[in-house]
Amino acid sequence: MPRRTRPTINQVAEAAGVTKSSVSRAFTRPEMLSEETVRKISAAAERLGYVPNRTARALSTGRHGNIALIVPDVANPFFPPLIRAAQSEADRSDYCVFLGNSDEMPKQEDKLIGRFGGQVEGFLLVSSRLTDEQIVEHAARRPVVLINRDVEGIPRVLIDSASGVTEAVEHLASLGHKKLVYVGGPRGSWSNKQRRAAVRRSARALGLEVGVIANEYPAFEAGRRVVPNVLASGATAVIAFDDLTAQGMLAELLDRGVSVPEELSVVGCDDVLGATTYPSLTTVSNRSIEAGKTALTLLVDALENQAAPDVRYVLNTNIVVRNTTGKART
Amino acid sequence: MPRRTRPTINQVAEAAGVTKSSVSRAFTRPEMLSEETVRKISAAAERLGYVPNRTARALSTGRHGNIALIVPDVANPFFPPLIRAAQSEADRSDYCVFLGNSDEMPKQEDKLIGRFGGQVEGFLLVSSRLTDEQIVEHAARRPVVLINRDVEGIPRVLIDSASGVTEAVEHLASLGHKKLVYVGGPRGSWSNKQRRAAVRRSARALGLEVGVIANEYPAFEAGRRVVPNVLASGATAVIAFDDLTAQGMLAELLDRGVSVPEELSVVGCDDVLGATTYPSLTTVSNRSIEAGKTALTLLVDALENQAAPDVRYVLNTNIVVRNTTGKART
DNA sequence: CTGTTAGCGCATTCAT
DNA sequence: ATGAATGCGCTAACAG
Repeated sequence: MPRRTRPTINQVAEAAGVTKSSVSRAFTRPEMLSEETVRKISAAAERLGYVPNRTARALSTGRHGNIALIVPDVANPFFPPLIRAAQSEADRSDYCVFLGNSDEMPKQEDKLIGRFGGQVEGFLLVSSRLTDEQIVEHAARRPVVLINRDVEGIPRVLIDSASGVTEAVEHLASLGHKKLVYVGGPRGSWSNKQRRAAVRRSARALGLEVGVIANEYPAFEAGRRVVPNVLASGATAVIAFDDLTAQGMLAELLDRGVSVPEELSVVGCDDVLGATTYPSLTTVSNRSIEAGKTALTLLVDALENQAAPDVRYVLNTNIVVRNTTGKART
Repeated sequence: MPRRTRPTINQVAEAAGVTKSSVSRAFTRPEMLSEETVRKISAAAERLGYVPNRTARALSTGRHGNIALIVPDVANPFFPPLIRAAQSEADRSDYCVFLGNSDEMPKQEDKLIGRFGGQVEGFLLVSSRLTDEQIVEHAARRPVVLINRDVEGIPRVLIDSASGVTEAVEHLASLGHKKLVYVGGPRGSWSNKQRRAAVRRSARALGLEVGVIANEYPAFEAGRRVVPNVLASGATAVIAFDDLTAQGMLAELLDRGVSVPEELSVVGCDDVLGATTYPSLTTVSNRSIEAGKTALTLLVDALENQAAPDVRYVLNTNIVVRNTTGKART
């Protein structure tokens, strides 16, 4: 039965017949020691099962090798692949990552940042619901990298869904649609603003009529609830803030006997469902994995080089045509 | 522009005209101080924006208020809801949670545990791929709670998919199926063993013939790849380790022109896809949210009370009949 | 190359 | 009720 308290640097030192300085060096800057000594120490450490105490190390160096990743909703399928990508990138650089879930609430997000504050070197804020001012303030304290949030002066990775949304509108126009609606997402969402603007802009350019329907929480059930409004709008095509919302709409439309795409064309956004809906959903591609990986690399860079470059990394998207879009009903 | 280094206990002490001992007490055991002093200190702390340094506190007390949550694959839809539930439960008790992704690899899982080791008070291991011995060893060092892993002596929450799987087999039998196959999951997975055993046991009890097809990584593509073997087996129904695998099979079957459920009945497991596949998938319910919440409560209990009760918390499941199961072809 | 010394920021005896 | 002193485990000058 192993003891509950882990061996310390001192025990290793004693076991190896050196002082703790040497043990410390063996783990941080082995090139300063003779190979012989390093070997001795490694052997002793191995034998005792010694692992450096990160907390103690952090107190001494001010660096704990931790970063915090905060997302609005872990369970929203848009985020897990991004989280996973960020994780494995962090792993490569030996960082541990705290995960925070803001539940789409600015207050909760702020609270989490405070709680993590003391023990992380930097933050990766995904689709942050904070205000620009709050973000700037936090960024003044320690490095922050943003995903899908465009704040001047703060390194950010933006998935430009506008490009894909524009393609979607063009696609619908080419199918003969004259009137469409956009079903929105969270108020504080940068992606939502961007998508809504892209729909409006491209629709106007093509001479289409466009309405907007508000919808705060992006989820299956919310998609169902919004259907009556969509139907009442008289539009022949709808673009939803995300796939989840679109999926909910699809289910509700099926229940109401409204056939897709014959009576109504539906376009999602983020391509998180793949071809798994029925009919398979026409949507806008997402590049969340690249975004997660890139953002984390940016953050690590900022941490290692002390400098946070003012990068604005944009990832374009495309429309993915599947089977929920078709010719406009006449 | 706020300074980048946070104020320390000493600065607060000086500002308040007391020693750091008093400041420390003001934050941990204010009842030991006069109200007057506490007020003075609080005011000074407030003014300076002082927040206790968790790292320093941890080094001194051995308690950092962090826990680690390790899952095989964040991007597997089974886990996010569980993670979310565990998160919010941790939040209620003011714990920060590290998230680790083992990529289904025991070695990676072990590495993560080591890396977190120094800075967490306990672990929540979900669907751990480690050996019993490894788990016991880690549990000897600090509190561990398991989800979907049944190791004697270690607090664990088990989602009993056997009950649901058994119902599934009975369901298939009642539809006239005589021969079925089980498409497996990860080798180290407790759930996989449990499901496979349940299929065999109940099939035998009902006089059905049953084959097993191995399949290491539970994912959409793996589901597609396994289809030829399933078809070759001559079975009229298949039960898959999880919904993802089943979904991949559905896609491949569609591509091959094999109609479901007319020619082949398909049952998934975990109900992570809801009714979103086509045809909508018959599956076994999951209770991952309750599992996450319960496990985290158990862990916090173990941390606060020093004692890890040997609980074995079992959550039963049921079959959810949708549209991928039908009468056996004749 | 390696040992000695002094903290990092805080909690916690032990005094007073 | 409060102050002084010690140590948590480790890194980082500073010597030699």
